[in-house]
Amino acid sequence: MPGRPSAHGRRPTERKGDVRERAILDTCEALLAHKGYDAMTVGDVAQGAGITRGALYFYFGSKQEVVTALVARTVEHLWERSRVTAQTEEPRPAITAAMQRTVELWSAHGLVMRTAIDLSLTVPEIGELWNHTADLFIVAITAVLERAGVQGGTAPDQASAMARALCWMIERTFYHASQESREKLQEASATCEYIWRTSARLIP
Amino acid sequence: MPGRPSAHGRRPTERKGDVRERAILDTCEALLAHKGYDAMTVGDVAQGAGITRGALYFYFGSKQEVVTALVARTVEHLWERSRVTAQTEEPRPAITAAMQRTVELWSAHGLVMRTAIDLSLTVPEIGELWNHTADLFIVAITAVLERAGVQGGTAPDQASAMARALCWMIERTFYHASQESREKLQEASATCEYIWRTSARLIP
DNA sequence: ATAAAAATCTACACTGTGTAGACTTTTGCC
DNA sequence: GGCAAAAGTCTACACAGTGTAGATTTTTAT
Repeated sequence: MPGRPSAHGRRPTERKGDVRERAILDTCEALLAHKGYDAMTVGDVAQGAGITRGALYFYFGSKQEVVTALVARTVEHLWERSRVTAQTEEPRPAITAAMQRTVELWSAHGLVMRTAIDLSLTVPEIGELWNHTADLFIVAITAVLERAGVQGGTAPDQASAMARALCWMIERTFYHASQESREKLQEASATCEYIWRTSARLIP
Repeated sequence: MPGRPSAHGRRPTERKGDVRERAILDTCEALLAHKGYDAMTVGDVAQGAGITRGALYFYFGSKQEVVTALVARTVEHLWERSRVTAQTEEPRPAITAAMQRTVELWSAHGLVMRTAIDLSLTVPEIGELWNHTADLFIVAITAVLERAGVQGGTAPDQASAMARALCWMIERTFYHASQESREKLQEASATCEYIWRTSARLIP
């Protein structure tokens, strides 16, 4: 969306605009934290980034585009992490590891993740981004369930459907917990892990 | 919030305003369905209800108040239902009954429930309303879990915490399913029921 | 029939968004 | 070093939506 190709591939010189773009996104994140999406105005973001509204519109076409870019930045980060964390483990420790990673993700990026969820319907692009992210999780959960002996398939008591429900459980539970504190997040994690394990029949 | 005491206690005559207020809420619900909250303007609602913007502000102080009233109206309905559906049953059929009731609720009121969830953060009053509703569900789920032999308490593997996570699972799963179709809702229900049962150790 | 209450309207002030066009700075090249 | 193009920035404006004020009409109750 920016008016110029975003410098990703290690450009020789870093354009002034790249710095500004980052400043805009950072400011947006900060404002989101203590004003919320609705209360935050484009003017606020511009001011925080040290430019005027007019200048901001050179980088992003709208308020929604700014937030979409912020979500994209964060979510790319999640994708990398999930690519790294491999899947060659036994079910039980795999579940524990996955939940631990989830706690870390929500600790670090809870605000943006909550924003992404909130805007998923109203901003289609963000909806896409978040759906894709959720799908990654669902696939991962499905794999663990199958390795634990749950039958693969889409019937209500088979891996795929269960994974989807478990994913939403984790999303929503962490969504709420991350608004409170790190401790709540840890408790939420323990509960979700327990239910995930019983669903995989690993609590005999 | 209306400019006059809302006629609840079977007034002898029904004020013209009561009809209008209902018309406003009905219009709001209809518009929410095919425009969404953001795109829907106060002018649209007024027009749909057959009055001007100015007149609408006689009934409600803001767009948010209109939607809050709509949520309140719907949610009161849920509360009645949940009060009626008693709790004197064995765990297994109780779970089935609860899920069936949940399907009905989401079939009938999915749109408003989704709206309530979406606006929970930005509109504190709606947040209150929805929290209260969720608490009713959590208490009910807790009761069922305990009757199924799950230890009461707030530790991660005890009834209270589990009930909360299961509630969020159901909320989020139905939230998504209700955007698609009745069939999806039914499938979602079956999956949630299965996970709820395994969590209660009722799948030997 | 009439006065108070309820309901409605028009007009306005304000805030926030997004756009237009002029102006300034930076960059790459001869 | 000088200079054109690209990149970045600004001010000013047009527009849409919200909420308010006050005048005016309709309903209701006596």
